[in-house]
Amino acid sequence: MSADVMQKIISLCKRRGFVFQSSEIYGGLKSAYDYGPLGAELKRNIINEWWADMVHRRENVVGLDASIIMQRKVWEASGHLAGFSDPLVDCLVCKNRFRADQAPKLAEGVEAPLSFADKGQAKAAAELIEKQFSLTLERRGKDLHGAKGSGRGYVCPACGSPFLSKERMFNLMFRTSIGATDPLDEIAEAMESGKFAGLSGRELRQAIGEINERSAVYLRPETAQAMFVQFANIQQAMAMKVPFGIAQVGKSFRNEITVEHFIFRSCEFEQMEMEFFCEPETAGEWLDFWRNARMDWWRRYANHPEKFHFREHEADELAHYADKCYDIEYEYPWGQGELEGIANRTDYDLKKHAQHSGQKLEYFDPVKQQKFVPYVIEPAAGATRGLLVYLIDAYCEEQLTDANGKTDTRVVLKLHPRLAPIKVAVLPLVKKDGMPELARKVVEAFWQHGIAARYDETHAIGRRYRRHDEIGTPYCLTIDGQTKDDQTITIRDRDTMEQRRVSVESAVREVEELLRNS
RNA sequence: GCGGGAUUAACUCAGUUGGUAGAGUGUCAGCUUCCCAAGCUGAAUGUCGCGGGUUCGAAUCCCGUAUCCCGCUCCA
Repeated sequence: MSADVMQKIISLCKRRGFVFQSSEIYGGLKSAYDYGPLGAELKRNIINEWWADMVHRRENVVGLDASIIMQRKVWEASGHLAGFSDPLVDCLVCKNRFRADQAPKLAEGVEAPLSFADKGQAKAAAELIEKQFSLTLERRGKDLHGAKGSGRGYVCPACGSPFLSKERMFNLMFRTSIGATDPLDEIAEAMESGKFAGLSGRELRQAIGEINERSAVYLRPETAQAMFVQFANIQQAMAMKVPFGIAQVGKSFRNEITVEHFIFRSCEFEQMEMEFFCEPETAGEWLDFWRNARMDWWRRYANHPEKFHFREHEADELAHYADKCYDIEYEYPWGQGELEGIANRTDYDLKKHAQHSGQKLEYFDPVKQQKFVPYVIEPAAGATRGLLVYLIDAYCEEQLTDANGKTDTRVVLKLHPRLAPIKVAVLPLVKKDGMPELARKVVEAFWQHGIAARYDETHAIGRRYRRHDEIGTPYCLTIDGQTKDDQTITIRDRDTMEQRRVSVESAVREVEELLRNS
């Protein structure tokens, strides 16, 4: 697939009402997107299919719809508050950004190991250092000598330079404040009364931070925590027996350093997550079970199931809570990337929350007569990423040749029928001879059955077919001259463009059948 | 966050050395049309991303800024 397919999909998304840039008339907002009429349907269909598969079809999984704003202690316990505020530093020479606590150590005054990929870069770096820091370094091939480690105690992990920006905190969680009073008022009062007088910059920041933190709340960076926090309530209310799962769909928020690839990585996104609580000894089996179940699910709706892959996390990339993790990755136009992660979170989260809350988060096995803290297997999928994946998977340009030998390109979204925003287009072949009236009756029957259907009488029939191909409508029903004689209409398949006649009376049933069996 | 590119109608894009904006597609109305886009007639739609500056005059030159794309970087 060519790289400009993304451009075409982005364009189609806007033109046909799948995805718009947020706040577009005001110049947009970085990484925020609105799902238009068709996008809203597509996203909802994906989520509904997920929910049906994860919750409705399983005896041992139940749902939850939790608050996005949670007590800050939740994030202290989960480790997000600490982990989301690591000091980051930019290298002023090679522009690399890195975490200060993970950088190579170098004592003050010790020779800095400046080294670059090639001589050219070394030369450019030497010139930059001379210009900006008035320091002439000795250049030997791709290495530079003469720079000394600073009081910082570490150097750039990429080029070894000690020329670094200030450490800056990047809070990856969105912070806001709860309560009718603005913490800024309290800060202003404190400053006015001279309470902050004589504080250093660092102390001042801390003092202000303390006031701010009193009313601070955070938007969840993952939906998972609520399922751990409500573990005991749900287990008791529903009398669940381990193993069992809690599923949730909802928005999460992260101040991503870099947003990229349209809706792929954005600050506000939607997740479909399930926490599956099991006996520790069985965690390995359940991890295998769920990663296979999830892969099957993704492939079920795909035209190109071979583009979905497993990738096991290396030990050094595992999250702090995870023991083992498989990503389901997809071959996006820009390369392979994450779509879902299936992790063994062990008993990390329940134990942390038990510890921080002082509550017992255990399970009592009535048969074995013993208490234990369950292990958790977590399949965490991106719903909005899923939407993007299925759009890319479905996007197709076909070369057609008509009766006169003229070639023509057909753009078609081969969305799985149950994912398609509109299931049926009802079209009078021409706008006369009572066809529109008949067509209206047909489309209303679909609406009464709750099937998303559109009536369209504009332009030539071929154009209407193409328009619906482009938004992925799987079935077009056409009322023609024969309809009023024998009460039959044609049903056209989006992918094959083949038509067959069905009776008007059975049209809804036919489509319902097709949707069920697709 | 860095580097590069871009931003002109709903979409894709023209726009000359600076002189008050065009095309195709799409949309809408009507005609025509009995089955796979681009038949006929007509119509609507532009703060040229936004804000400054230079100039008699800026879509065009300069500065800033926002957003998008690509690459790096980053990414629990």
